[in-house]
Formats: sequence, C-alpha cells, structure tokens
Amino acid sequence: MNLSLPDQSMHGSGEGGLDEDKPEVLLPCFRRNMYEEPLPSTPYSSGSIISQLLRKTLPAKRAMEEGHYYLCSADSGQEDRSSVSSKDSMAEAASPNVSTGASLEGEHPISDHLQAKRARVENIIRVMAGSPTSRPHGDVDKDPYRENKRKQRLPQHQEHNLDVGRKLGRDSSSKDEECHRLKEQLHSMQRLLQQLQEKFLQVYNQEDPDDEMNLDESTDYIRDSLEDTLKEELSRAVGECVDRVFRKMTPTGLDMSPPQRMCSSPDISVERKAIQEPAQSDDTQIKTHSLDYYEESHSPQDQTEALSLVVRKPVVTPLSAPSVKRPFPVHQSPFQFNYSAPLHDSQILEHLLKYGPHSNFLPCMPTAAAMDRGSPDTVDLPWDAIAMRSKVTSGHLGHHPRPSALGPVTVDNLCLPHVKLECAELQGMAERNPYMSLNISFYLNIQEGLTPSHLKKAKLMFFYTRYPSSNVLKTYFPDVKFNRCITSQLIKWFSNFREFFYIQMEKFARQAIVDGVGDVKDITVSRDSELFRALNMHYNKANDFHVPERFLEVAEITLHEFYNAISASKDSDPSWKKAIYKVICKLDSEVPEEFKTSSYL
DNA sequence: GTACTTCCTG
DNA sequence: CAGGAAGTAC
Repeated sequence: MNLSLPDQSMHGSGEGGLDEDKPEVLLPCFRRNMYEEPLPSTPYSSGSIISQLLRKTLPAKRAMEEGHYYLCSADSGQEDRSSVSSKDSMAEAASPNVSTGASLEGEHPISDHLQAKRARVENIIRVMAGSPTSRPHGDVDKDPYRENKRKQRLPQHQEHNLDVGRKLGRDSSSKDEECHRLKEQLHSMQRLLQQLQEKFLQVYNQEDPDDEMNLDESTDYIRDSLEDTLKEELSRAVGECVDRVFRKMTPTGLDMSPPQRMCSSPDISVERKAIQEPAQSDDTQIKTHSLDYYEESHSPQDQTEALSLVVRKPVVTPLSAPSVKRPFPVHQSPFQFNYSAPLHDSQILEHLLKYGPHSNFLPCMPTAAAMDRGSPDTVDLPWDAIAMRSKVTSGHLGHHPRPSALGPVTVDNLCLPHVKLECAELQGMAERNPYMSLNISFYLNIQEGLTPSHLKKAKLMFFYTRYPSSNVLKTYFPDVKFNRCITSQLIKWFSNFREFFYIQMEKFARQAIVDGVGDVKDITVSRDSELFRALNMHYNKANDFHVPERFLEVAEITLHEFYNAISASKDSDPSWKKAIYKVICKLDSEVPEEFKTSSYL
C-alpha cells in the first residue's frame, strides 16, 4: 500500500504505489527457495497408499479396478491394460459395472459407464471412510489392512511412543523430534489426500467430452460424502498433530499460562471446525513476516518433503498413460508449504499458547509490516479478520468474538500470500473439472465471502474501471470463491460505486452551471478539486492509495458530459443519462496486475 | 431464464 | 451498502 499522501512522491511515477505492497518487495528474504528445498523422502513415501489399500481390500476387483488406480504406474498400468479390451479407451476398458456385474457390451453403455464411475468413486470413499484415522482407536489394530495403512502413515509416531519411557527425563530435544515426526505424519496425510484427488482426476479426465452430463451427475452424487471424508481426514490429522505438539510442550516446563481453555486437552473439534472454515488471509503479509522470521532462523535441513496438492491434470491416454510412475507433481502447493518447516507451527503454536492471539507474534512482525502498510489496524494478528469474513455489511464489523486460538495456528497463520499466486490457476482447473473444485478452497484458504478488504480493493479498482465484467472481477479476486451470489454482490458494489460517482458528477456539473461557468473548458478536475476530494473520500477513505491520473481525466470528462447535457437541457429526457453512461463505459482502463495478487491493498 | 444495469429506498 | 423493482439484452 502506498502510504504516502497523494501529493507526496515517495515513488517517482504517479501510479507506482502498489509495488510497495507486494510481498515480494516487502519481504525479499522470503523469496528464498522455499519452493526449491530438497525433498527428502520418507520411509513410507513410495508407492501408492491407495493402491496398497485396494490390493488388500478389493482383491477380487483388482483386475478391473487397477486399470484405473494404476494408470500412473508404469508397471501395473501396462500389466492391467494387457488384460482388457484394447479397442476402447483406458477408461472404458477399465470401467465395467462393478455393482451389477454387467458386461462391457451391456445394452446401456452410458448408464453402465456412469455406474461404473460411481462404483469406483464409492470404492475410494469406502477406503477413505474405512481408514484407521476415521475409526475408534480400539478398532485400529485389528484389521491387517488398516494396520498396514497406519504403519505407512504413523510409523515414526508409533516408534516414538515406544520410546517415550526411555526418553522421560531428558526431553529437551524431543520436542523438535516430535515436531519432525508430526510433520512427516502430516505429509503422509497430505500425500494420501493428494493421491485421492489424483485418482479422481484420472477417473474423470478419461471420460469422453460428451460425458459431461454424466460427470456432473456423478460429481453431485459423490461430492458431499467425499468432501466430508477428505476434510475429516485432514482435519483429524492436523488436530492430532496439534494435540500432540501441545501435550509434548506441556511437560517440558513451558509457561503455559494463560491458555486457559485449550490447556489440558485441546479441543480437536474446534480445531477441525477452524480448518473446515479457513479464515481469511487479509493479513497474510504479517503472517509472511512471522513465518519468514522462522524460515530464516532454521537450517534447510528442517525442510521436509514437498508435496503437492496442486493436482495437475494427468495426461492419460492409451499411449502415454503408463509413463508417469509417481503421481506427485513436483509443483509445490501453498498448503504443503504450510508445513514445510518443521519448527514453524510448533513455535507458532507455542507462542500463541503462551501469549495469546493478540500478542505481538514475533519481534519483527508488527513494525515492518505495519509501517509498510501504514495502517494501524494491520498490526493485529488476523484473529479479528477471521471473524469478519462474510460479514461485510452485517453491521458486526466493530467487534468480533475471538475464534478458537488453535484454529488460525494451523490454518490461517500458516497460509501465505503465495497462496494467491496459484489460486487463479487452480480455479481455472477447477472450472474445467468440477470435481477438482471440491477442496481447493479448503486447501488454499479461498474466501467463501467478501470481506471489508475486498470492498476496499474493489473501490480502488474503481479508479481504473467503472464497468468491470464478471470475468475481470473473478480474475482480480482470486482469493474469492465465486458463486452467483458473490458475483452479484461484487457487481452490485460497482453499481453502487457508479451511482455515487454519477451523482457527484451531476451535482458538481449543476453547481458549475449555477456558479455561472460558461465554458466547459473552465471545468477541470484536479487533486485539489472539491469533487476529487469527495470521490477520494468515498473510494479511498484512508487516503493511502495514489489515485491514478487517468481517473482525474475520466472524472473531468464525465463532468463535462453532464455539464453539456444539462446545459443543453437534455436532462428533461428521462433517459438523458444513458448517453453519458455509454461514454464513460468506454473510458475503462485495465486494472494493474498488482491487484490480481494483492488480497489486501 | 439469466445476467446486468439503473433507480429507488432504507 | 443492500434489497428490490424495472428495464434491457442475450
């Protein structure tokens, strides 16, 4: 945010204020290779968890199912392909009707096809729902398959539990180790989720383009159950992690005051709720500072494996399918980055537990961020902003009930501005593949509703465009999960902006006439103008944005239009303004790129 | 119908 | 700023 007043020239050109707000500029050190850290493997990172699960649980269906689940696997993929019809596509060949046993040459291939898809999806859901993490603990070790799965996901943790007795009394370093183990467990969970997504993408991306309708139907069919399952899975894992970090911290002599409510037994349900309702990230820059501080404080060895939830659309054709051995794109997702530095979240958590959410989180945090932003309200941690989401105009902006202290630790605090950079791409993918959109907002902390920050941003955008299309709005609000309602609200905002704009124009034009201004050329709009002050007060109340010169020109042109029309008594025509609107509409200019990635200006 | 807009009201 | 009515355009 440009902190300078319009007349101050901290930045040479008139419209360069935004640069100072970009995280990259704000935090040059943070650009360090967080996306390029080495990716050490974990003992249980190789092979497909899902595939192994399927081997154990669905042996009878393996032949037909693995055709799908192993499309990314060179060995089994080819193996399975050889056993099925070669004429059809892979998807077709591997999609017999599981539930009915209908043959591939059934009389209703489309219907069967759909049912086959559902069956495959249901299988995945069943596997997920049946995973040990979703079951009571007493159930876990009875089932070999589940035990196997648990070993894949929690091997180090179990080992650690066995070691607890020996480690009692010399626990000083165990916290770090525990964090590392928990981190790995989280990564394992993330891999599982990512694999699931890939499996689904494979299933759906192999469908014929003509199969859109079926895809929609089946997507609706499975959406709820799968979404719940996925969220449950990840939420539980994170909650468990926090739980253990917390318990691990407690006996080590940390000053746990005053965490009151979450002291003895963290409320996993609260944690889960916080995760399922990701908080907004208006203050991501502050969080960037926070994490950056730690990022710089620890050695690269702390970096654990990078995993991607940014699921690339698999190129799965009968010819190329088996070429991809491992379904994990190297591409780093913001989500996984949240957990990429083992000590981060534990330290964040530790601090929050000790000092509470409103304390100054880190030594470097408030000063630099706040000064760069020039806005006192940004000094606070995002706690208040969290409660603000979706309540732009509900009249509750003054004070918000403080959300659970644990929620933002794992979600909001760990979401970074870089998330925004990938949102647009992901949303595009999501639009092309309905299923893809299921958990993207969940992972990327995309807003479900518009926030005051979005409103502020929209107002600043108005300086460039008075008539933004919905597509433009979607482009410039990548952190907003658009739906019909949200789009309408944003459009309505700009409608209101225009209304105010035109009212002011008409008012000042009439005033000029009343004042006896005889020539349009005598009417100008400068930054000293009363008109500009009124507009600036409305769209840029904090006066922390340098209004582009072009907007002054547009205002002047508009004022002239009104002046001319009124002077010519055209205002007797009920629709006399329409001509003016048409002119102004053409004066829109492109909104700077910076607006696309700045969730908070 | 849907999307978008202006106008009006609170 | 939001809600609603009414108009326009596709």
